[in-house]
Parts: sequence; C-alpha cells; structure tokens
Amino acid sequence: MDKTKTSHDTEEQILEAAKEVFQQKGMDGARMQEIANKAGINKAMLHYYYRSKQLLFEAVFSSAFALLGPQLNKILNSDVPVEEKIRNFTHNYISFISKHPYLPNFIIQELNRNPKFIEKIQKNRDFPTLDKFKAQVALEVKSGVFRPIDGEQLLINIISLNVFPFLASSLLKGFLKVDDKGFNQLMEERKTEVADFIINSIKK
Amino acid sequence: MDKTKTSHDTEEQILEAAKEVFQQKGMDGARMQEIANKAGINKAMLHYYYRSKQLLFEAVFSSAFALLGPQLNKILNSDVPVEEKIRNFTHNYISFISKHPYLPNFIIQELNRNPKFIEKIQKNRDFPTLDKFKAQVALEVKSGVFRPIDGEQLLINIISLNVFPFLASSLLKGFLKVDDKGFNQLMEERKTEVADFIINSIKK
DNA sequence: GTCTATAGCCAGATAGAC
DNA sequence: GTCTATCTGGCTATAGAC
Repeated sequence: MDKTKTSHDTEEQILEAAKEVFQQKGMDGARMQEIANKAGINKAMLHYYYRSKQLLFEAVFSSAFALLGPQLNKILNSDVPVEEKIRNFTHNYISFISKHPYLPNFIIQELNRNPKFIEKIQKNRDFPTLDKFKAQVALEVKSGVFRPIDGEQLLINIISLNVFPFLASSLLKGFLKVDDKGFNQLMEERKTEVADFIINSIKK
Repeated sequence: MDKTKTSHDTEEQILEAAKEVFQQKGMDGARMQEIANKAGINKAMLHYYYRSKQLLFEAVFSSAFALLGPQLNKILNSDVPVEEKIRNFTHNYISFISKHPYLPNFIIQELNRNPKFIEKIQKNRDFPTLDKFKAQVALEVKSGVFRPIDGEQLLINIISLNVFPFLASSLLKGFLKVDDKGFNQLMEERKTEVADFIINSIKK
C-alpha cells in the first residue's frame, strides 16, 4: 500500500460521496459535512483534495455531464436507420435512468443556475454532433418514408418524451395518483409505448 | 390611505418579490436580503409578515402551484373533443410560459426536494381530475378514431412534449447550438409542430 | 408598521499537530 | 495524508426604538 494508492482511493471516495450529495441536494443544498461523512473521512480532507466546495462541485458536474455524451451519441451517430435508433434509445433509457436516477435533474437544474457551464462543455472533443441524425431524417423525408419533419424538432420530441417523466416523477405521481410501484409500471409500459408513439407519428 | 391598505400593499409586494427570488434561486439558494431589496423594504418586515423563510416559501409555492390547476383543467375538463384540446393546450402553453418562465422548473425542483408537498395540494378542491379525459380517449379508441392508446400515457406525452423544452432550455440551447433568438424561433414552430406530432400519432 | 442593530447559528475554509 | 480545533463570514431571526 504505497502513498499513491491511498491517495487515489481517498480522492475517489470523496468524488463518489460528492456525486451522491450534490446530485440529490444541488450545489446550494449540499453540505460539505455530509459529503465527508458519506466518504468516511474528515471535512478538512475535502479541502485538501479539492480546495473548495465550488471546485469539488465542478468535478462532480463534469463527470456527470460526461455520461450524457455516449447516451446521445448512440442515437445520433450510430450506423442504423432512424426508426431503429428511436426504438433502441427509448428502450435503453430506463435502464440508464435506474443506474443514475438523479442525473438528468441535476444537470438541468445546475445548468439553469449557471448557463456558462455549457460553454466549457461544448469545447469537449466528444460533444455530440447532430449533423448525421439531421441528414438521416432529411433523407427519409425526401424519399417519402417520413412525413415532413425537422430533424431538430424530432430530436427534441424524442428527448422530451423519454426524459421528462423522470424529471417530473414527483409531480406525475401526485397528479396521476399512483405510488412508486404504479409509476414504475407506467414507465415500464413506456419502453415500447414511446417508440410506437413517435414512429406512428413520423411514418407516412 | 388606511392601515389595512398599507398592510395589504406591503404583504403583496413581499410576495411578488419572493416569487421572483424563490423561483429563480430555489429555497436553498434564495436570500431573505435579496427579497427585501426587491420588495423595497427591510428584512425585518419579511419576518413581521411571514414569520420565517420556510413559511414565506410555502406561500410562494402554493400560489405557484395554484396557477397550474387551471392550465391542466383546460385540457382535462373542457367540453371539446380531444383533438381540439391538444391543439388548444399546445398553442396556449407558450404564452403561459412567457408570463411565468421559471414556474415549471421551480415546482418540479421543489417537489422533488420535498415530495410531501404533493399531499397537501391534492386535498385542494380544484385539483384536476383525469376521469373525463380518460373517458374521452377511451371512447375515441373504441369508436376507431384513435389507435389503441392509454389516456394516462397520452397525457404524459402531451405534457412532456410541451413542458420539457422549457425546463431544459439551457441544455437544449447548448446542445443544438442556438442562441436565445434561435431557441425562441424553435419554440414558436412547436406551437403547431407539437400538436401535429401528437395527432398524427394517435389518429388512425 | 417600519426601521436599525445585533444575537445566534451554521457552514466553508484554514492552522497546525501528528 | 489525516486529524482536531478554530477562525471567519454570512444568513436567519429577533429585540427594541420610533
């Protein structure tokens, strides 16, 4: 057990604990003490490794955002037809969410709080590009398979239908008067319902 | 200018200022000082009228939530066909949002932070009910006008498509690489695009 | 009802021993 | 690298004069 190994472990434990707390409580609601407790170390160590709450937060935010790129690239830049992309994305999204339940809400919330984060992240090399997806959609429209629809609007629709219900789960649970079990049931049905809904709409 | 009038004005000014600050910053990020400044009065007055930050927050939250009921009742309980409800709701939602830009995000965020709020609000007498809408949809399905679709799922879809883009505006702006102007243009197009998208999907 | 001044607390950050 | 103890500032809330 050399020093490097120990250092690496502690740093990693802090980041894990910080992810949990920041993603559930947000920047303003998070407490350094809670992160320290969850990491099983002292509050002073947080500052030793990350200097300040702000810097620790940014480390968490960047690593959270980095998970989104691959998800979106799946739908944008893979080599399959649009229809299959939609089915894949819709079906896979629930399992992604169950691994990272607080992630979409966290990202959207903190991005609204501080929109300049987006600039930083756009410069990232694996930031997803829309060109391929838009070209695919345009081709399907031109060849008469799809009704006329803008690729960007379609993409907004796909993301909206998949992401929103999890963002607003509390609201929907209250509104539809279902408990956790009932809500999960509805989401399970959406694995196929959403893709059908989209494809019914765009196909001629 | 009697005392009652003065009192009423001050209380109202505080609530207005509190709405702005709480809806932009959330419970944790809001500062009583900022609310006082915005209301043009002293910090002590906030406590004089509302006792604590928590109670002031709850006043803001309740009044924000109360705006949602009428919006949803429009689509759920008016006496027009489903198709028309969808067009009306979709078209009207943007002008509603432009009056209350931070409202949906605020409600969803704070509801996630503290899900017990929903219980309080469900007891409200004008809490929207889904029965009529679900019956209408079921009838259209039975008579063969709509393809088979569950009313609850359709409702989730309608809300998702309309609300999400505004919730995630920062994310979408960065992602689609558009500025405020370009984003507003996209949202303007959605006034008709979203309704078409939904109706194309559900109509046989 | 409205203000100024301040109490009291809590959280982020640091000093310094080991 | 890790800890305990402490500083410092900022925020909610209240006391008390007018």
